[in-house]
Amino acid sequence: MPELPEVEAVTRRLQEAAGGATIVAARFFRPQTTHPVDGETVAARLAGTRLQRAWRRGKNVLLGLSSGETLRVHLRMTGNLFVLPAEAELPGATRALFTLADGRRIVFEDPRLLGRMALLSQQDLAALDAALGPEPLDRTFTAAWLGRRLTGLRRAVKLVLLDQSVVVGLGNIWVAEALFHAGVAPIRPARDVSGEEILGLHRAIRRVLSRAVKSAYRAYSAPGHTPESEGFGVAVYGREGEPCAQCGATIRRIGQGGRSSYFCPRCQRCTLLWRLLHLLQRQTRPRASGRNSPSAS
DNA sequence: AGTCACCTGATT
DNA sequence: AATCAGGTGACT
Repeated sequence: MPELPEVEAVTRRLQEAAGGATIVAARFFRPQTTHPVDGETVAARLAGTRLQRAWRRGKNVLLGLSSGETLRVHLRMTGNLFVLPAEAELPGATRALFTLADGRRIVFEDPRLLGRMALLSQQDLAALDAALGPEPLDRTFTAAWLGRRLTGLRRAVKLVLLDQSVVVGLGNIWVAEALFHAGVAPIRPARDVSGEEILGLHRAIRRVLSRAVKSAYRAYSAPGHTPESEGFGVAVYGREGEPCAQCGATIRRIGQGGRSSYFCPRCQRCTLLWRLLHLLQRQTRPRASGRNSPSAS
């Protein structure tokens, strides 16, 4: 599920439901969840600790334990983390289970098995923090910082914005939305984005994410209605072929970095030159055919 | 610096 | 059968 808004909602919910609770036992059902450490080792270290607080850094859920260690949970594409009442039935894709002293259970659900959990020392935690860029909704994220990180890069601006060392929290949906609201085409080389456009991007990132955070959190407190169900939907993501709400042009989808980018070709202009180059690049590349090609030497 | 593997499940 | 999916680290 998650980009920053969903991770934030999951974290807040966990803090409300289980902050201060004691974990009496833990179980991991798939080796890749805790790889390269085996689940039993992690489970043994969790058992008997108190979950002091849950917080978020980027797309990581962090669980501070009374042992001094921190459990890092990364939900990747399909992970989810929540508390269930004592007798509630477990979802089919339950990958880890923490039993609390009162009998409730923290469930880690993850159909695609891409999510990861790891115990971090204080040092590990500091290293993680240092490797990540600023939080987009904090003061530390400024237009000046964004400008500095875009400077000189030939790489497409969309791909740079997905780099979690530039700014944390953006994923494929909200990066598309932020670029749309800033009127910047995703394939533009980062270094060609003007100072004025950077100001607009900075503002759009903050606006789009703060709105999405509120919406994601509300979706929890009032189950049954999704973010989209009340006008907080997306403008371009997933809307290939539909008319742009702003100008009526047809929303396009292109491939970038192995994933889809959606944009409005009229609201997000880009020089013809770059469009042609991008098109050429993608058509020239032979489709992957199984094995590695021999490298020239 | 860019592609792909990691996985399963939903949709075409 | 093929393609796509809200992510990222490990690879050419």
